[in-house]
Amino acid sequence: MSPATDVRSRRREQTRAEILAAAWQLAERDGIAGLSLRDLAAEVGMRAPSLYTYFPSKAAIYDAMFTAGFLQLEEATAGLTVEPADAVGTLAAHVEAFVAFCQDSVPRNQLLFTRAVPGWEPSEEAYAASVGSYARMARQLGELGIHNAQHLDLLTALSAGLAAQQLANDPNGTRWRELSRDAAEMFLAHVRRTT
Amino acid sequence: MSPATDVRSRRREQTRAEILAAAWQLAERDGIAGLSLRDLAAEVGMRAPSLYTYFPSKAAIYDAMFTAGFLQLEEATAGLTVEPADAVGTLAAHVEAFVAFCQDSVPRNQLLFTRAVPGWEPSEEAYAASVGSYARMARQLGELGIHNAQHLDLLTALSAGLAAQQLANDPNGTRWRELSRDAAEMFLAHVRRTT
DNA sequence: GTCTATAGACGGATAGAC
DNA sequence: GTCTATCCGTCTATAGAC
Repeated sequence: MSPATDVRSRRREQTRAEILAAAWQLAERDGIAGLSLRDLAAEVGMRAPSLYTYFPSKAAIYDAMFTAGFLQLEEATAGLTVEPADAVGTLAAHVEAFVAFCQDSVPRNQLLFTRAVPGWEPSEEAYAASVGSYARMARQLGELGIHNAQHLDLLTALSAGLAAQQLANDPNGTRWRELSRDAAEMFLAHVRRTT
Repeated sequence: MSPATDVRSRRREQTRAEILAAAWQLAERDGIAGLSLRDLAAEVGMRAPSLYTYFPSKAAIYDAMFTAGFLQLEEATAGLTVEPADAVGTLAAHVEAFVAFCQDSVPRNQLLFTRAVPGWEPSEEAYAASVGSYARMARQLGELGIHNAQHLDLLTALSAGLAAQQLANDPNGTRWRELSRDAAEMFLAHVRRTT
């Protein structure tokens, strides 16, 4: 690859990132399903057809946002440690981080965890990002001694439910998020009782 | 009111019900946000403008569906008894009924519990139906000795989460729904421990 | 009460000039 | 790589004839 090509692809990647950033911003305003290519192009100082230089379709833009969203979830929980000696504290911190992550961006939450975009679903490659995210969570719970599949399912339901209620009924508050520690205690007591 | 007027308003009500039934059917196919007045009219053998004889706007149709949806939730749980002597069984049955209700119709679930329709939210009158539904649930939990607001919030999160996971990851199965009894036991043990 | 016709807007995507 | 112009489709809603 010649240096010129290298520079060109770097610029291209930068513009793609700029478009995606603008897409998140517009999705915040209009909802993830309300994103339009005309508005998106205007936001980055282009006309709609020029976007097709960077993405082959609107679906490809959603795909890129989907993948980026799960990367952000990785980052949001990467700093948290797993301490088997303090299972409740560890779990509470992870649940609260998850609820906070969902609350942090309504459209991202819609894109990653609901089927809010009519006629679109993640491509296989994009979907792989979400599978990897789940596998990592399962591994961390394994370090806390939780291996039962039903227990895992119960915990995902609990986390998803706290986030859903927080977003639906108190989007800017902490009413459900602050129940994270209670939820962790409740869940771990159940695990101890039924293992 | 003359007999003729009576007959006329009866027919009108019947046609309205027919339109709503067709609306649910189409929403099942195209998603709640994908409902279009053209298709809806065609489904009942009309053209789109004729619908305006029965509903003043598309939003009014969503409103009527929203209210009907909460009535259906009432009906789905009306047959269930509340037996303080068997709190776990009572709660398990109610949670499972709720998950089954959500699973029974994806678009109804979208309409009632998510903000899946861009630009629409329930009118105040319609919203009152959902408030009444929550109040009834709180009263029934009171009969089981559960009064703490945080406990109520934890239970709504748990129920909503089971339903969300069931719908998102196993829409035609029972993977999360069958955890209803576990969830009830887990929750009630927590209530006993923290009251 | 139902229709045709249409307003008026918005959407994704493509052709072809520059 | 970006543009203008445009295709072709979508939609809700209204006017006015019958």
